[in-house]
Amino acid sequence: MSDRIHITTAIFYCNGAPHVGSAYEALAADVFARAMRRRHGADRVSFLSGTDEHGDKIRRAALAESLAPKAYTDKMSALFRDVFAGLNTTFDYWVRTTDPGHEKFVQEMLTRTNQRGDIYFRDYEGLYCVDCERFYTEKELLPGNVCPAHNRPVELISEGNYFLRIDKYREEVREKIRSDELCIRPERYKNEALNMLAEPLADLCISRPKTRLDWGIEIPFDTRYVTYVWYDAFWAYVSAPAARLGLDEFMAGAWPHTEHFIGKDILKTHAVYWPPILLAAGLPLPRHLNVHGWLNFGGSRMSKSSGNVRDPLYYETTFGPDVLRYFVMREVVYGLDGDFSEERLIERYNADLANDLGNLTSRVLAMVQRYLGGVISSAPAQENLAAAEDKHLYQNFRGISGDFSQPDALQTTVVDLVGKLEFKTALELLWNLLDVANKYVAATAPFTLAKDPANLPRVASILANLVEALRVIADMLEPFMPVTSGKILALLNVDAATARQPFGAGIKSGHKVNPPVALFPRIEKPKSA
RNA sequence: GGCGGCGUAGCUCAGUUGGUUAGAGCAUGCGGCUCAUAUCCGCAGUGUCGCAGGUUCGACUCCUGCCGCCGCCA
Repeated sequence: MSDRIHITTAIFYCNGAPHVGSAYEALAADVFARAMRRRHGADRVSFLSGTDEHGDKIRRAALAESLAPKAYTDKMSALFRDVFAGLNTTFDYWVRTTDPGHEKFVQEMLTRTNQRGDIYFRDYEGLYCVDCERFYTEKELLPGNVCPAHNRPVELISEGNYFLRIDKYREEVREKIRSDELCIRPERYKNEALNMLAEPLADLCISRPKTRLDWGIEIPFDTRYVTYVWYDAFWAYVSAPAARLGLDEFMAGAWPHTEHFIGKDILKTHAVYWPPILLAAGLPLPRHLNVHGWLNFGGSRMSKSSGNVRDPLYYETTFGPDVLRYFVMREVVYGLDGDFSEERLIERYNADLANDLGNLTSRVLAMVQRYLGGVISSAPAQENLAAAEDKHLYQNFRGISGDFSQPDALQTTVVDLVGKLEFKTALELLWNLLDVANKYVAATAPFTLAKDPANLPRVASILANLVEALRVIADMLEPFMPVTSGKILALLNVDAATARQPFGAGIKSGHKVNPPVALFPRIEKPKSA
């Protein structure tokens, strides 16, 4: 099944509550997953997320709350899962790195890699930052041997550890990235990754002695050690599907078509370390690293310390479902940093959701009720209808780029844009169609025609066209705004099969629709100016 | 220090291989409609396209230098 596809978010390190930045990644991946289900079929897409629960930072976060590590991560993992569920993400797998199945899988990979010969043991002395959970060279440190990331002194530690050969695979990985066999996008991050691979790399220390850290997965061939948290977490992308399908089948099927969604802060781990980890285990590489930027909050980086983080569900409960989703997909260019603010979100809400999408739905359904008693007594337009307005509407909804030979060209275009991570462009295209529909109302003025009963057939055909237009928009909106899409389709009273039809092939004469409801009530600006 | 990116209307940004009066949305002003969530439609704008040179018949688009902001690597 070569067209199977595996989609992942990063495995979230759950030493703090999820924020809008984590939500952004999950939402982008979810929009992508939903679009890919449309292209390939739901049973050919798997979508995976989960929590990374080992390591010293977790152990200490648990300690701070007087909890055992596992009790702490039980709580945190559930919190992440519930927040993402509240955002209507559609994960097929929710992996926890403390799942017994995952731990067993990581041990299998360690054994396998060790047998293949790319793990070795040596004594190591180095300067270690507990916050980073990594060793530093003196050149990397600030004066006084201070960690540049945490601004605190590092410790000199001497111990034996297991290492994975990384540099051995450097040229191979570099070539795969250069040739786009492992495609990193947007391209600027590909260049950065190639840059990182240009110089010799130190091998990766993959163990921690239990004497220093016991909150981890035990190394099967030396029980005095646990694995380093990164090595453990990467395998979360693989362990659950491998358990369900069998490793060989998963590797032969979906895995080479994996789409990783990651933040730019973990590009290096995914471009430099993850590929050798796979290659050393004799496994193929994923297809894409889809790297996104950061979401800034009112100009400054979102962070717990600056106090500008909010629970993502706050936006869900305050503004309604899909609003946060719409905002981040419409406003942020994937790959670049984006600016998030509640003011901006309200602007978008009023301009795009209330005035355009909500109001068009409302006015069309109101007219159907008032003039037709709720029943569409006509069929929507076809290409060769005489009225210029009808033809224009038809062409816009059916013939993107003037290609009328493909009835679902519009659908394909939207899905393709999502496939290229052009979420914003896809939404702009849909909003352009809302514009076309509003202009159609102005040009045909059914509310004026309706004053004369003799015009009723024409009024009916105009409204049939508009209901059809709404139907097509609602359907294509589904990956971006699943709840709203469902609401509009319910108002239009169309079933799932009808919803997917190209323009002109959906609503039939005699179809009954429901009265309007305000989908997105306008938000009045606060008095303070 | 090395590599790379960015700087376009009040705001957020588009501008494909250089080609006619530089675009969109939001915000602003004026006009129109009234089915609709005071929504919708039309019109009007404003820009030394960071600065200075260069290549060219012609550059926002290519080259050089400078200023400012940023990312990655060291």
